[in-house]
Amino acid sequence: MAITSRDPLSVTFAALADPTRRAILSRLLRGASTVGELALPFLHAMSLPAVTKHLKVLERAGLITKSKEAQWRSCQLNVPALDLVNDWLEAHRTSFESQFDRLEAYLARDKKGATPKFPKPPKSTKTKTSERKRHARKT
Amino acid sequence: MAITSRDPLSVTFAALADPTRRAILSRLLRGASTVGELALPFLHAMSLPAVTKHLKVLERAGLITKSKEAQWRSCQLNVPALDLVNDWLEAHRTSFESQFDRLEAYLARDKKGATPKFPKPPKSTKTKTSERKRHARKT
DNA sequence: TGGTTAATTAACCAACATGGCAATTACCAG
DNA sequence: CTGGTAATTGCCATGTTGGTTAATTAACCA
Repeated sequence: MAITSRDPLSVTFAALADPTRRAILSRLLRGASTVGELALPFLHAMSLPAVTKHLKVLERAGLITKSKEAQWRSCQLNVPALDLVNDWLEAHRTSFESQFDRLEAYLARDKKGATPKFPKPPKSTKTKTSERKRHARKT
Repeated sequence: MAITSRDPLSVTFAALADPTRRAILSRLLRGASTVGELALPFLHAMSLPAVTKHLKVLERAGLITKSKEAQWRSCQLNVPALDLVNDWLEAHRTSFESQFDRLEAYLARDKKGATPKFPKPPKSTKTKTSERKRHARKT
């Protein structure tokens, strides 16, 4: 299970796309904790193995690290893993002028002399069915 | 398809957990665009309907908005939708002392007089199979 | 050695996500 | 009205996710 082989950013985003997992991370903010402790708030809603799996997803995304001590596994937050997400986010929240600028740029597109009602009627979709990968149905 | 009925933050994270969708958002950074234009860079790898579906995921996450103009749909980035993600991220990147502080807190736990080798042997798992929700399989 | 506790693994299942192709809708141009 | 172009919708196949229970591993305790 667990996200298999996608790019790291996708793996991280996917790991964060679950309220249980986010709650676990939030809890870990207040210090490392064992699996049992972490699971406690969720045992009314799901079993221990389910929590184990969530932890594994977080671990594969690099968001936590586990260490073994006697029969307990201590889980610890790995905050730097969030940098990847932060970088992407910052790029998309700041690297552009403003909503208005973009709207203007958009409205200005047809002003420079092409189609009357709509901008750039896309330069033909001739790349159409050229050589697509075809989704391997193995039937 | 498309993420159904989870909480908004999960929906947004899930929408971002796909490289195609992130690429679409990045492209939209440079201005609004029609579905056809947006699809162009991906047509070597997937069909138009597939792109349409990705756009729907982004739309349901509030990350883009679509408007109809003649037979073209213009897609526009909705940056404020990223605030939700940003807030969560900031909370988890800053609202805690530092890796070292947390490690110390962790190591200090058993110092204050309980079990010899390991901290807080969790106060019994007696909430075990009490009354779990049982995974609402709607049959 | 045997029992208990912590956590994981295994096998299974339902629901969902993502892709494909074909058909359809929606709009414009003659 | 017909044809063409843009995009969506419907249905289907497949893989992944998130949960279950039962069994297992690992470590401590007596």
